Amino acid sequence: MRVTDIDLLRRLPALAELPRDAIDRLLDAGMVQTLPRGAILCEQGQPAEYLHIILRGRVILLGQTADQTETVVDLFEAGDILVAPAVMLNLPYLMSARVAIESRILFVPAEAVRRMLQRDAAFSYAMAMQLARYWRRLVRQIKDLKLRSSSERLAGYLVALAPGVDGAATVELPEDRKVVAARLGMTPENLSRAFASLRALGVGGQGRSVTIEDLARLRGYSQFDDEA
Amino acid sequence: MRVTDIDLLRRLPALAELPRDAIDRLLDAGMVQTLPRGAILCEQGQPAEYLHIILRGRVILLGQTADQTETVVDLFEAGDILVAPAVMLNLPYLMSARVAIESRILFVPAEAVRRMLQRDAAFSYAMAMQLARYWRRLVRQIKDLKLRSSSERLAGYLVALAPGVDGAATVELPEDRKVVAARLGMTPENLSRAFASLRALGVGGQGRSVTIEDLARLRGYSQFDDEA
DNA sequence: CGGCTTATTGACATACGTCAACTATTGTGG
DNA sequence: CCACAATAGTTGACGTATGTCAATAAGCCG
Repeated sequence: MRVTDIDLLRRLPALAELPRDAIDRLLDAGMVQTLPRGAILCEQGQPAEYLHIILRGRVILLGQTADQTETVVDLFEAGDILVAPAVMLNLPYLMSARVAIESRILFVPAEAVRRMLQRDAAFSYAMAMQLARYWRRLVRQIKDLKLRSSSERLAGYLVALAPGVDGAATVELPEDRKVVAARLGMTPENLSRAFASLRALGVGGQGRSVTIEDLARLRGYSQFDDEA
Repeated sequence: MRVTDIDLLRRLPALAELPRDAIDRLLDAGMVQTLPRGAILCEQGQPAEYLHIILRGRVILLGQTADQTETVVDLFEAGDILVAPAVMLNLPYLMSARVAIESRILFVPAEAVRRMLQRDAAFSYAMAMQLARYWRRLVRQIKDLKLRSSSERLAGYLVALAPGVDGAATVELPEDRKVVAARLGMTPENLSRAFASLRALGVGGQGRSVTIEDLARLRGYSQFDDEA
């Protein structure tokens, strides 16, 4: 446990509302580790042992079928809280989590999380708010999958990555195209074709760097209606 | 506000942990209405005004695109809490909600909900737990959409509706096939074909009533791995 | 430089959507 | 209670988006 970890934790938006002593208790109960790319934080189907909070880095949330096909449900970054529901409900993990780039992770034992939730009002409030934000992310993804084509999903994803509202922009994909394709619910081949079809709308670039000529135009194509 | 409403509210699993006075405050702050099939509780894109709690009945959560295509994100029943995240975060609704069968609904003004969340530890705890359950529902649906075929999704849906674990069963679809199809992310025509393909696995019936010869067999086909 | 993974492209297969016709089912008013 | 309309569901023919497989090209790293 290092002083910088406390600072990292305090600066996370998800925990910004938490009073200092709640943060201290979290850190006391848990342990912080720096893990390399590829490390597995938890595995789908296993009983929930730890809550994970990302202090720095990025983690991929994976869903798998019985025959080992896997998909990316979401990409989580610094400030995100992983697999809280499994821990809270004391149920098996619904997803696996794999470290994408070297990351600093706080592990909090499940029992301690459940205790804090019951006893610490600020903690359960912060958790409820954070779960509310995640709910919206998941609902958006479901609407995406059911209502939009794969190129529209890509367009929407790029728009969401870009900082501004209109004009030109350059965005960096957080992961390689295989992972992005899975996150968007398509194959890498199809992602390539989606990129190709967006060229007509002024989307270019190569590798992880993507250039967008006109964000407003792309947003229009993507059916982006309800961002908030 | 009737005595029976208080009873209804107390018996909801989502609020079972709430102490009596928190329930009283919820009812004091809100109003209860019985609404007919077709009533709209909230509309996607509108600012969040009320939290809705279903005391009795069923509500369909709909997502829409700009061109009015719509899909069913989920079906909520007695005990479910609607659109809490929009209310909590004071953001526009991501979905619309339409009453499916005559329902008794508690409306709680958004401001009152946010106040209670901050002041009442039991309420924020109950809300966090309920959001944790919803998170898992949504994650399951995303995994379904990304990893399984439409017939597999139907098989899994039927298995989840059935009470037992193996043997024969008869289940009632909660809504007509158009709605079920949208919930499962397919067209009604394709749902028909999915039912037809499941006939080989012992799935029969007509209308809303579906008969299953062997739940274990259907579960095997559906790739049902991680239910909990 | 050579061997790896990753990305693209093409040819092809297939699941699913679309459209249209037909059939069942439900509801309603006489 | 029937007749009829309206709605819901099924089936077939067909189109299309997306997945699959294979070959090639392009980065990346030792």
